[in-house]
Amino acid sequence: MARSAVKLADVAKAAGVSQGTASNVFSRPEVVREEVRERVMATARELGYTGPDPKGRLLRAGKVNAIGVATAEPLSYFFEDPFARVVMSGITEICDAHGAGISLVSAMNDEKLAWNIQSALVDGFILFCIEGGPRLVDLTRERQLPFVALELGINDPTISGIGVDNLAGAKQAARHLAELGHQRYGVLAMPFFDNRSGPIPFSEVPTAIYSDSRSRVAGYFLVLQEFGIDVDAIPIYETEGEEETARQGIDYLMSLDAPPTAIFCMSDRIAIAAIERLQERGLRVPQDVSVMGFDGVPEGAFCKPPLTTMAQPIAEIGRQAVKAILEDDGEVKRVTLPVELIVRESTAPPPR
Amino acid sequence: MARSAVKLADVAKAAGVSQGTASNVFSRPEVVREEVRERVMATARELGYTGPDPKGRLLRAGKVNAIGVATAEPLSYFFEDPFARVVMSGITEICDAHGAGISLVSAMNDEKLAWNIQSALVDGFILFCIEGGPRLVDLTRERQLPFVALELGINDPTISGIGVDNLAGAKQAARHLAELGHQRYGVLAMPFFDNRSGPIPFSEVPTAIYSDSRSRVAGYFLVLQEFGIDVDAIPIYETEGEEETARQGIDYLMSLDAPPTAIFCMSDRIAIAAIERLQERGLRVPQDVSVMGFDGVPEGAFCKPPLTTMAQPIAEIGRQAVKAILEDDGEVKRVTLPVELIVRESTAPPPR
DNA sequence: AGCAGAATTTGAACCGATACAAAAAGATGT
DNA sequence: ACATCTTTTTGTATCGGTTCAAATTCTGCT
Repeated sequence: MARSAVKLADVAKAAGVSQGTASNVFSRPEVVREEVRERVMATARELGYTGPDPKGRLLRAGKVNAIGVATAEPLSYFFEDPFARVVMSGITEICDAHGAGISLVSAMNDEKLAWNIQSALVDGFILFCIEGGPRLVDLTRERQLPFVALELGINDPTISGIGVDNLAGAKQAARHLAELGHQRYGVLAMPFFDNRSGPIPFSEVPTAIYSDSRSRVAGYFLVLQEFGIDVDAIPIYETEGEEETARQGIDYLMSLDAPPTAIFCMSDRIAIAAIERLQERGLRVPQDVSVMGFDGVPEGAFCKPPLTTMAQPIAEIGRQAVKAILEDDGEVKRVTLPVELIVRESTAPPPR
Repeated sequence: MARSAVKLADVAKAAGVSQGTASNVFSRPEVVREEVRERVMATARELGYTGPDPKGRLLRAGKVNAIGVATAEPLSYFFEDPFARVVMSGITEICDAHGAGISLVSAMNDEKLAWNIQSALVDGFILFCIEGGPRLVDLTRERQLPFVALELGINDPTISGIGVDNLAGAKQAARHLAELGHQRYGVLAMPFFDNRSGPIPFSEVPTAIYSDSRSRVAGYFLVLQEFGIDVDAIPIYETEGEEETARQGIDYLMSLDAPPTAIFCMSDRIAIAAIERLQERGLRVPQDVSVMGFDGVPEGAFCKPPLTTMAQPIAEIGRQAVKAILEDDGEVKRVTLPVELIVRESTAPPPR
């Protein structure tokens, strides 16, 4: 910056060559005669010129060689949320392989978010569409760069997106618990709407703005119904996807007249908090209550008891997302990945 | 990109104003007459122009408004290593507050690393100086941008750096174990050199290229000596800072004729792996062997038993680093943060 | 020496904006 | 109507490179 005002043109002049040649010395050394190349290099060294400034190149080249990863959450989300971290691992893997950089984009408020998305120096975006997802998509569309949405709730067929088969996953989860013989269920849901939590009647679920949560409830209930369960009586508690409301959800569910013996949690993070809360309340998992997660984050394997869950191919989601950006051909690309039941120790037949 | 070839100049021409005015419409709307502003905006909308391209602005402005975080490890390091994650939280916190973006920079091989550092679009760098630290510093210095090193090993007084008081920390750790009455110690060290692990004689420690590891050994031994321990007899095992070599270290230490009753681990990550391995070998922590960590990562509080450790103010390291970049005044800025002993349950008096 | 073809080098256009001095237009006062 | 301020608008230089057609210099050969 201030330290070096030397630019390519200065070097060229000092070395007595045209700017074009000087440029070639750095970006295509093989085309310039060795003698000239050495002279230019020497002059550059003398002048303290350390090579072309990427800012200049960028403008001409048009490509930044970096992809933006954006969310409406604070930046720390990427390093703290277990799911996000595994997705990021997948993203970094492909970026590393392509030599592409990663820019993290987020913002505290809407205005800043808009600005940050508008001005991020990237070739494309990967969107973590959680809370505030639709807004994030709109903002990014404005930018007219390739982007792909990680469908952590949203499911808009007009844009590229990577998601999982929520319905199939939820059905499989339900089948597992139903086959264990449970009769009384509860659901600790991911958000259906923004900024709210609490019990929610089944009848309101179809109006949810987050389709993943909707599909999962649908999947659970479809199978449960097949098993002859009265799904209308199953209590659903909407969390905000984090620990605090998950705990409140447990308190709510377990204080009902006929508390559930099996609980569907729509994320492992919720499930782990749920287990903790159940244990605090003196209940044993899985002997008294079975807990089923969703996501398959690494933490699930290490909690006590290890969590039974529907595992998403989380890292693969990240990989596919990067590929969708890097190999963007202007087409809308939609990928649905399978989920897999991982039975560990948080589920068992109902008590008695 | 390909989708919109419309540029500011086109809008200006179409709206019948000068490019200067068009620019003002977007960046300083208050100076242009409302009527004109609306006309330009309308034209822009018609043409599908969504606002100034940051690439152009960048060149003119010189500032990118993003800081680069670089390491010689793969990019996934930022999302997987517990220490790095907490540092990143601190970094993101300040970046969020300043509206600055974050670019992650790394590379598989040296050549790529050099290129990525040369071409990263950032205003400054924060360097995670672990393995390959000195090289990373050299590469970054070339770039002639402000940078600050996180002294995870290196300690070069000519560059800005954020570190902790390793010597004081190590001394305090040693005092804790010595006061519990331990007589036989072992050390599971962070790397002294690149790409090696295994037992290492005390006499070689002073030649280590990573000064943190050196200081810590010095601190341990200084205090132990005060307590009348024969420090020359203390076995030191150099790990590569991860689980595998840490486990091998335990196997080595515990197979000695007089295995230690207390083990200094130079990181919590090593300590946690060590505890696991000890337990696999049928030893109880802390009844049979005491384990002392270093770092204070969150995981330490949740492992069994909870880890006694020397806690660094990890997030603060990140915060200070960003501040050093953002408030760069060309001065070398060196910060040494204190560490704090956190006694949990992995240390106890020696058996018998 | 003369010439075709290959290897280098040049020069200017261009990438997409912002900034700023100077010009033009408008407002105010007498 | 005229001089004096203000407010807007214009034109153009600049940021720091890359690119590419055209010009120049080298080769090897006859």
